[in-house]
Amino acid sequence: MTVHYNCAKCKDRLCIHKVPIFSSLDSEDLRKIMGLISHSEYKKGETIVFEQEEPDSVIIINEGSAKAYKNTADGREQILYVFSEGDFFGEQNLFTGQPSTYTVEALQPVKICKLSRKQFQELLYRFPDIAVKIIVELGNRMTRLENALQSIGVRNVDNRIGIILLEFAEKYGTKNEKGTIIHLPISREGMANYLGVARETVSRKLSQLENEGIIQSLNNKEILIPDMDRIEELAGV
Amino acid sequence: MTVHYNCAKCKDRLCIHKVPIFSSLDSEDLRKIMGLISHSEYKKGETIVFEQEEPDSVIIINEGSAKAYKNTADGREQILYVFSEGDFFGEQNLFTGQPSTYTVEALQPVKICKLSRKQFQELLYRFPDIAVKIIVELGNRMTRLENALQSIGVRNVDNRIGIILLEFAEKYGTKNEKGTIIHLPISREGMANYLGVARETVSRKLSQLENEGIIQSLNNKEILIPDMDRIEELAGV
DNA sequence: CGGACCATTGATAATTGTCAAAATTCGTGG
DNA sequence: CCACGAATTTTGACAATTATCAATGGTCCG
Repeated sequence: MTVHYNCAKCKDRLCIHKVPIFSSLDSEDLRKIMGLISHSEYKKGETIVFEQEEPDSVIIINEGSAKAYKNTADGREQILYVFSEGDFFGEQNLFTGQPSTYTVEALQPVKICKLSRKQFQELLYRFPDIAVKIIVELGNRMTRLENALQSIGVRNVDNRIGIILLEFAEKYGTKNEKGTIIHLPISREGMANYLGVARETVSRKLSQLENEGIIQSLNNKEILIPDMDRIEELAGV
Repeated sequence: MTVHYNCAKCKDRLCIHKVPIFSSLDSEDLRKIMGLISHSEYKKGETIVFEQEEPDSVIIINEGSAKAYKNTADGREQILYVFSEGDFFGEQNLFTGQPSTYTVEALQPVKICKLSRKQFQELLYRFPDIAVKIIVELGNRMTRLENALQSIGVRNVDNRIGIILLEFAEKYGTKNEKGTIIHLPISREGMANYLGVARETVSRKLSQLENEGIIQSLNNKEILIPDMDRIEELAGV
């Protein structure tokens, strides 16, 4: 992990510009906040926050993506979130003082911005709008969790595969004339841990979908979806 | 559903006293807020909020309990929360303006307190502490959801049964000399929908646990647990 | 006491997990 | 740019678990 203070590179790509919770502030205020922020970089596979650790700052992802997971009783890891550019975490611990409930690990080289507890709390007092923004963002994240819980509770694994493909298509998809290409942020094993099924089951289901012409595997990290409607059908929407 | 305004009964059992988000207010302020609140009652099985409906108020459970669930693609219901005395919901929709993401249905006769959108927002401006309290409470609920996601992702159903028993023991358990008695808020089918398994599987697993002497079924709604340690072992803690 | 509802049990089918081996992909260094 | 080895993914065979269907047994109320 590498730490930069007032990293010059970030001056033109203000990380806080990307964060919805700061969106109500004007450029002047943003510039002031910028001075408070410290930057770090992590290599792929490095851990940003450990479960049970007490983080003392809010962390905003500026570049790259990271997975948040918990270890289950049977020794696997259950992925809770895949954070990418603009997502933040650690805010909960600042209020409750409780240790992190999950581990966050870089899936790619990751650049983050850090705001300390004290600075963050000052911001909340100075800009009350931010608190409301946070409530909204937490609400959104809860909705996502509720959906995940719903889909993982669906016994039909085919549906779940469809749901995860829809989610990733929206977050990591690009469209071209042949359809939508999903740039998967996680491996097959990661998908399995996200879905709560075995690695091999994911392989089999994806192969099956490929045979049916619903998807086309370009390489391990890219999937082409010619017709998104068929995925929605699969997901049971 | 029956509506009371300024219901006399509640005067001595102020529902808002039970709600953590109002805990920073003094009696004087609470009394003022009381005037803003309307009360309703629901019979068992009645729906308090429908999925897709746009609720215009925060609802606080004053007595009884309720389940929040979504209908899954394969026609089952996935229970997300079991709300009981002091829990609140509907706050998210007030900020985002989005329809409810789940249905809430009374599991028993339920008494609720209602605070309209406008009144709630006024409160937030007047008592900024409440916003922080809400962030904390949402954080707690997220942690619960994350745990649920983790446990439902555990492939081992025995573990999951253990986890749900621990959760209910904490929330709905009473202790006596023989051990802990859990007063189940939901039926076997409810437990199945909470766990994402078939009704019959819950029955079988519970029977198995009874044969092993780990639990003792007193009646359909009460389970005696002589030794909680064995449940924790089951849950894989 | 009777009926409606809920829970249990049994038998069987379907699904998924596990283990082992083969195939593919990826990254690195020549 | 290619080749090699490591890592990941896919596939196959089989075992284990759970869902489903059907029937029986209980329990709670009026």
